[in-house]
Amino acid sequence: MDCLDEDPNPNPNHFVEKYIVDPPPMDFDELSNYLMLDEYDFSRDHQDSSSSQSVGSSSQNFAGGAGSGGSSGGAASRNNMQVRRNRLNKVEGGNHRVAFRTKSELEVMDDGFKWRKYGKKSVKNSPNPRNYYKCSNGGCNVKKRVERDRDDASYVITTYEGVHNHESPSVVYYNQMHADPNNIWTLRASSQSSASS
DNA sequence: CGGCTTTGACCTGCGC
DNA sequence: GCGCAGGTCAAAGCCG
Repeated sequence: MDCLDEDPNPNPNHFVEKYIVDPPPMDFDELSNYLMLDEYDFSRDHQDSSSSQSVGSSSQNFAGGAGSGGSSGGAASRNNMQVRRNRLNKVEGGNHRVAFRTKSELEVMDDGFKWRKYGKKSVKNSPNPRNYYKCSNGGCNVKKRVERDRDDASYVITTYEGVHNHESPSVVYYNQMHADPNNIWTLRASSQSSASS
């Protein structure tokens, strides 16, 4: 149940993979700038984005996108930001939130879990719709929002809410990678090929 | 046939 | 109290 309470995405290789595939190579330290772990302060989001909308695709600006793709719209967006924060605090009770921005042509990245789309919504001040997904595993209440960065559509902003109460199928792969490092690329390649379909 | 996506409607919460 | 915007639901359609 709480086997995955550190991170809803126990197989970070998939994300690293995305960074390797699309953008110029970067260190993992730099990659970590894109990770917003646990209780990300959404109030900073609106401050950042409203004061520097044109920052573009910097990692700092990622915060603006992560909180809400359409967050840079001033009073209205601040309003909604507060709404979400309140609702999250009430409903989620402080569940883990993880947001990251990835440069990818694919909106839906294969993070090893199976997601079912349950909603799509156009957001204010953003030309790109936001997609809502739930973990299709029975009993797992993790949700994920996916949207394209309003400043740079080549970036995908993914926000996870909650913690999976089950293991990802990809954990098997991950374990196998450790067990047999010689096969890591083969395994990743096969995983990626199935993900990109 | 089962699972997933799509899409419109509805609900909720906040600012004015 | 009203309007706005985000988030969720549920029915219908599609696909493997």
